[in-house]
Amino acid sequence: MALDHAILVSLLEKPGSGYELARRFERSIGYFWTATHQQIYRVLGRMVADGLLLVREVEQQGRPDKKEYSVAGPGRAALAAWLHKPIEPESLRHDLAVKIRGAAFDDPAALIDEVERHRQAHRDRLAHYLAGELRDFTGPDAPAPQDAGQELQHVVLRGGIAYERMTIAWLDDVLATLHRLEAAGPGA
Amino acid sequence: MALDHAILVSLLEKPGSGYELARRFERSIGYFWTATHQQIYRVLGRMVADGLLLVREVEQQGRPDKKEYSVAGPGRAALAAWLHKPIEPESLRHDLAVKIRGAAFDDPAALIDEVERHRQAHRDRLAHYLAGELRDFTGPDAPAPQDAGQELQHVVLRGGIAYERMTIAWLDDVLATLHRLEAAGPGA
DNA sequence: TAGCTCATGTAACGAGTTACATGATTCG
DNA sequence: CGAATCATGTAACTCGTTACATGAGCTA
Repeated sequence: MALDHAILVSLLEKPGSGYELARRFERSIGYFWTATHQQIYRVLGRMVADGLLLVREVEQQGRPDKKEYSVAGPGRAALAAWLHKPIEPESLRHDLAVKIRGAAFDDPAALIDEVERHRQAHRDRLAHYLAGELRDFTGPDAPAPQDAGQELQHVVLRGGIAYERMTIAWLDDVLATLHRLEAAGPGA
Repeated sequence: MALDHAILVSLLEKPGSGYELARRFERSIGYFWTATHQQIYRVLGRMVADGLLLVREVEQQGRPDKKEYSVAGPGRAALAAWLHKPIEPESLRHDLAVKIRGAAFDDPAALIDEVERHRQAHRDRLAHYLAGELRDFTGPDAPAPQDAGQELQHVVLRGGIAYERMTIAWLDDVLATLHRLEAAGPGA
């Protein structure tokens, strides 16, 4: 049920509409949590009904009207309660690793293209994170005196960067292994 | 629907009962996919009904009888089809990162214990993986002439090891950040 | 006028979690 | 005698994904 909490954090950082939240889940919050707009609208409705969020109709010019959500007192309390409750360290969920092990029962070399595609996707994501870091934290135009929120956002982003770097290095290892198996011949 | 495929891979590596599969999902397969016994029994039932798996009743002495599952022809074909179909690179799902960003709206120092607990859990997991690597791949008793299956299992394990190392280093970074914020005082 | 962005939703289904439930054997 | 291991399941619920659905304005 961490989507609720991710939404609370995002709305505390800045109130916004369901649509805007969906976009944030493709960007900053999306570094560590994903959600589609369908899911978000459903959860927003429930959280308003439960009194965790407030809604405000905002009329706009040249665009459809929107509903702006913000965190109500009980929402803030719910987040605080969750922050003080220990959670279990999660484990990985990695489809590609299943494929790699499965390749032993098929043609390992056939996986090379797929792994290269994934590596490229991770390279792109890394470039995107690094650009964001430069823009928001380490560049010349970044706000110099960092408050706690900034520091915490930055350390989370560094986690995303470390994850992408590690993944790219591992995929290089996977590719080297697949090439070695290919060279050894199908049957060795 | 990767649980189906993880089960196919595991049963191709070695046939076994639902109970045994559940244990493997706490160990080797669990490096990159988790599942509880409830989920496993449900999926096994469906896969047998769909003709992907075969079951055999095995009588045992001193223990309850068990059902041994193995992969049928169509199961192998289903795995091959999945292997040849591209999948999208996944993104992270990391509760702890949500908490870290949320800490800006509570007391960041209160998170220190929690983060240390997580770091210890990842240290334990890393030690466990390294022991497995020594036993099965790099130690003196490991099988010397590695076949494709062995090589692929090893590269996946190396991925798990790299992930744990990266995570531990990142959590150190997080802890340093939290300590810095604590020293700067609650309000800075 | 065709496609993109902004904006909000419903419905159906599949996947994952939590709680409940049973029962034999082995080891201390 | 109690706890752990081996062994199998059901039921209820929540979460996540996919498909469907609408409509205004702006831009090439």
